Amino acid sequence: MDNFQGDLTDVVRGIGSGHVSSSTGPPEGPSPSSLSPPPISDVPSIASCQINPFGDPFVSMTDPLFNLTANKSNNSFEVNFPEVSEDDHIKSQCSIFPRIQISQKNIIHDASKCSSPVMAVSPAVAAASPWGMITNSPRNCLMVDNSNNTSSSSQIQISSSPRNLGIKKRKGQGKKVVCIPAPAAMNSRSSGEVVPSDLWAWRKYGQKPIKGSPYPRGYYRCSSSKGCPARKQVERSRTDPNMLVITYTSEHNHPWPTQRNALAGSTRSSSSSFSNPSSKSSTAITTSTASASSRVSQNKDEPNKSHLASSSTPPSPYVAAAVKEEDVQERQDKMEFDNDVDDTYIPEFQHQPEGFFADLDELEEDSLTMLLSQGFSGSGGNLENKTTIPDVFSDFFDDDSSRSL
DNA sequence: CGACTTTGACCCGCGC
DNA sequence: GCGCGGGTCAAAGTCG
Repeated sequence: MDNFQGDLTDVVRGIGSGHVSSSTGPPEGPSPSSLSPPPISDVPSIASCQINPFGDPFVSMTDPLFNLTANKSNNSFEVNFPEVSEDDHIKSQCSIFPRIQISQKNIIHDASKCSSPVMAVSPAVAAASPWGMITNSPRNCLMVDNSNNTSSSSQIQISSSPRNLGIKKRKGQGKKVVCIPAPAAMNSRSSGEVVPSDLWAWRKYGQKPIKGSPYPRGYYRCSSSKGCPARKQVERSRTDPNMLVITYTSEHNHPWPTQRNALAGSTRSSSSSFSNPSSKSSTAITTSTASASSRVSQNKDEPNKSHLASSSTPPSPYVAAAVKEEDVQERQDKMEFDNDVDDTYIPEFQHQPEGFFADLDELEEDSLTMLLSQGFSGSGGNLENKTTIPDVFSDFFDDDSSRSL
């Protein structure tokens, strides 16, 4: 059990909730242009969208004809999104939460069921993070919206602290549920240690055993910025311990923590975690994250590389994320499903080893752009030859232990 | 010294 | 109205 806790911690560090332009909505705060994904002029649907409230700018990017199938043999994937209605497509775009509601019905309804090597994703998520589609793990999966309730997509309550804000908690609270492979499963580091990371610093503030689940749930809040309401809950899937279910609640109300001071304290356990996998569970990730993000600026000619810091494009070298969005109040009273949430998808990031960002720099300028503009254009082609991402990941998996700070 | 994790206690929403 | 269970708080301890 303790082992799992450690894993959860690691994962939390590794799974970025992404970037938030503004908790109050896209029109405010940093200009959309500064926060939106890298310019992809060839992909109007992408370019026209913005960042998802839970941090992933790509979530807003949609492509209606998108279906993604992992191709493990060559680390590639196929894209092909059938049967997405115009309505869905429209709803998927731009508005903060609505876009998450794109429906690819009933592919996976429960995060706990994530176990399929085939990743069927919603258009939004598919477009959301091309990196996220790449995986070496058969357990990676993405969940799709199992709701056909397109009219209930637009509102999610963001309440970081129900107790303080007086907002009803639990039901009606906006959430995104991400299903990812457990660290051990998704990364075969020699040490067994997994070092997922993201640009956010998460601080654990609680852990509770969950009834019906042998695994505890960890509670994390964003420590990148004081007062940031962003929260995460991390737990193992009860049906598949190799899968982790991360629930995001609320948005970040601050830009990416691209500076070290924004990640104060994040360096704490990185070294020990790297060197001693069995050490006390802690945040091995944050340091790498901080370093990575800092390094990006440092290594590049342009500090705060626009596509990273400004575009708020979360590097997602490795993803298998399934996201659910809960909007209980807006939903039908009861779904046929046992959980009353909308399954949607947001890419998450589990590995951001050093150098990844550097890789991203390149990717985003060429391969990634191609990926987005070509692979996501709806042709449903095989992307294996359209991107260098697989190579990038191969580097991660093969050499992530070489990372150092 | 500051930030983090751990963990028991408390608060409160929800179901019966 | 009551009890259960989930979510958060906050003190204590740890670590760099």
